[in-house]
Amino acid sequence: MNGLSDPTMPRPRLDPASFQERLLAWFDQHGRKNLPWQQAISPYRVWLSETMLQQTQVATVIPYFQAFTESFPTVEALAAAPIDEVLRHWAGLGYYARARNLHKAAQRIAELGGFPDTLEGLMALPGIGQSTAGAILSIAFNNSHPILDGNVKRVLTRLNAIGGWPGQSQVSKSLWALSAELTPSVRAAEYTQAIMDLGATLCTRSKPLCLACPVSADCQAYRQGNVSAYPSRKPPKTLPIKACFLLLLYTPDQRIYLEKRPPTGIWGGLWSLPEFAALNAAEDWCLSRNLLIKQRHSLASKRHTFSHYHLDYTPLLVQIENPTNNVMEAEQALWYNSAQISGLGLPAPIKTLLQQFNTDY
DNA sequence: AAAACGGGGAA
DNA sequence: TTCCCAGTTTT
Repeated sequence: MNGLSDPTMPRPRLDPASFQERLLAWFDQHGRKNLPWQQAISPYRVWLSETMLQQTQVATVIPYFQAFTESFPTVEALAAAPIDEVLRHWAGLGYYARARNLHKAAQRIAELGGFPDTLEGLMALPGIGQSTAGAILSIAFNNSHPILDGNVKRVLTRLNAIGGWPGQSQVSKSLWALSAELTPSVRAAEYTQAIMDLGATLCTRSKPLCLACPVSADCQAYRQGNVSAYPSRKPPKTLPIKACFLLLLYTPDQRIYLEKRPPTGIWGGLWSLPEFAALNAAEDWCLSRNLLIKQRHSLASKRHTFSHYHLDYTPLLVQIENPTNNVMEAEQALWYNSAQISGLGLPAPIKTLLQQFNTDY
């Protein structure tokens, strides 16, 4: 036990002034200060770089930023440019709605006669939310405003061992509160750059360099030896539900109609029951084959869960009079003796269904 | 193969 | 309010 991970150790109170001091001292010594958007700092250049960096790594952004600012050196130039020209400069960065927002916002800023210098004014522009607005205000205007981009979320969830997915509103709320608490009123611009830098270069998603971190003494996740647990992952989204009818066609002598599934996709190449999206599609299928239906009823629906969706299937039991071979379709279908189902490659839920059918009928 | 990224807009 | 999405890169 190295003491660092002893959960019974009392938590030292996080002191914002001390945190800021160590972070800024680290930034002074190790921070990145030569990135293109850190030169000739202006609201326009900060806004543009923040927008580009939302989705892309620094190294990728640099040439785009340079080409973009060369063609559109000011927000007025951007506003005056045709949208096609703007999109052409964005090509390859993805999220093209952002280029359109950028252009739209530039036109509004031009109409206003300059950049808004308030949170509300900035957030009223398309494509600028609270975090981007905070970055512009702190970096370009040196006003004290918190930000909460992906890097800062990672730093702060680790710092206070804040569990739960940051996209959750309650978690996001505590992160904003912590970000605000830690943002100093002096050196706001440098602080904002510093905490983003820390997240980008030391407090990385994987293999964080905690031994080089200036604030590891404040870091609850580090003390717990649990840094990689933060931030919590986005919960897997609820799976979509697909529904179908499975036709269990059987003869008086207990033979069952099976079809070979196409080689790719779900249950590729396995033998299974004919599958229909709708009841009348199943009926049509029987009618078109001139099957004489002796009796029919459906069983209760069941659910089978795949990695990416739920399949709710309703078995349709249809007994036919004539065990003909006119439903045979080359090598793709067969009548199978229901007492010997184990010899074929059957999907698990189909196998279960057939076993149940065997027992009950 | 899956997660991450910040904001907009649909539900 | 909450949920879902966009495109590309990284893991």
